[in-house]
Amino acid sequence: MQNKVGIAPVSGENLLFLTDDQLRRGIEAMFFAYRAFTADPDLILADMDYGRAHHRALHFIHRDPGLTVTALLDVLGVTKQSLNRVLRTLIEDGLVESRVGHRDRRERQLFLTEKGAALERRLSETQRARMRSAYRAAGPQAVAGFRQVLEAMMDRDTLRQFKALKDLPDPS
Amino acid sequence: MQNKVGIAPVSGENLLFLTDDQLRRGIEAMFFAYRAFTADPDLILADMDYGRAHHRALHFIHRDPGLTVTALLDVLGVTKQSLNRVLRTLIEDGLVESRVGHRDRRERQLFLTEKGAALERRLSETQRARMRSAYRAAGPQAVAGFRQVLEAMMDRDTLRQFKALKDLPDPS
DNA sequence: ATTGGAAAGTCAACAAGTCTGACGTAATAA
DNA sequence: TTATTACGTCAGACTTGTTGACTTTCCAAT
Repeated sequence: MQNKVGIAPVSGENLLFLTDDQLRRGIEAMFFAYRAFTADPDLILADMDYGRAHHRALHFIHRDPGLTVTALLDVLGVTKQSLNRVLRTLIEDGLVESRVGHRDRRERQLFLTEKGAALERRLSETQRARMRSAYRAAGPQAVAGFRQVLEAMMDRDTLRQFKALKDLPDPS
Repeated sequence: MQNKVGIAPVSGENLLFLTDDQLRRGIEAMFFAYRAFTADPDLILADMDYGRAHHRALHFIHRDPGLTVTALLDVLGVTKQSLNRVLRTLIEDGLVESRVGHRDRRERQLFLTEKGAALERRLSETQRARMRSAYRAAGPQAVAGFRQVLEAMMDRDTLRQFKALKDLPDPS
């Protein structure tokens, strides 16, 4: 199990980045960075009886208006019961609108109201600001590497989902 | 708020990576990657009535044997009541040992038992395997960028904590 | 040596967010 | 007509987090 110099050292290549120590540092970096990454929205959400789940729903409804409940379920990877509770409060509070599907009337299509869009913007702005500052500090090459590693960490299905996300309809 | 080409474009530099779209892609990549990142340990933990909190405690006790409860509290960023519940079950189940501090006898110093170390290894092996495969797929330069961006995302205090983590006493 | 305060542990209550399982309704598909 | 799908809901459970209040232990400063 011990592996100071990486597995299967190849010719003269530098594999120091594959030592268990380096891998552990990466794991810890993910833990700390993710905590920071969610900290700003969490602060805002706490003030209004919402949680991360609400943020995630708002995010994906924003990025793909009119998506169905099932589609949202898929991308979030939670049960419908769990999502439903979140969705119900968002609809009750007038942040999300649920319309009967025009193609298939069993489906519900989800949209942000103006109020919902405003909160989404407010939440994502803090997160984008952090990301922007991190990206700027690290530079384009580092950003490319960052994205490469993150994608390589995803499961096949998750990666497929991630790549299938459409481009945003409106820039913001 | 709209920002298609990045803020403060500097001379001929390529700032495409700072568009709001790119930032959003980064945010989503973090979300999906983190989910994948925790998926493997979560599966193991679910089988034994433990959760992520137990994993995190085991991880940091492993990496710094003999650390005090307060130190662990600090690095985890939770309340002592929350940690205490987790710690109590780990101690009851014989995975963690709590010894009275030798310097300050109010403190409790935490150690993994052999059983605890075994579980920690099992959990972290899955995570390291994923990380290793991602690192290998992306290459050393990408890994450097990954780490740079993650560190740039942390708050000042978190970054300080992260950098203050000692090197592992035993390699594994 | 006494006292003040810090460190740790404990108890209780609560909330968010997740899960499973079961059931009902409406609409589509076979 | 029947089976299946999409959605919503109710009930019950668990983990993880929170606050608040209280006790015990022990160090350190007066």
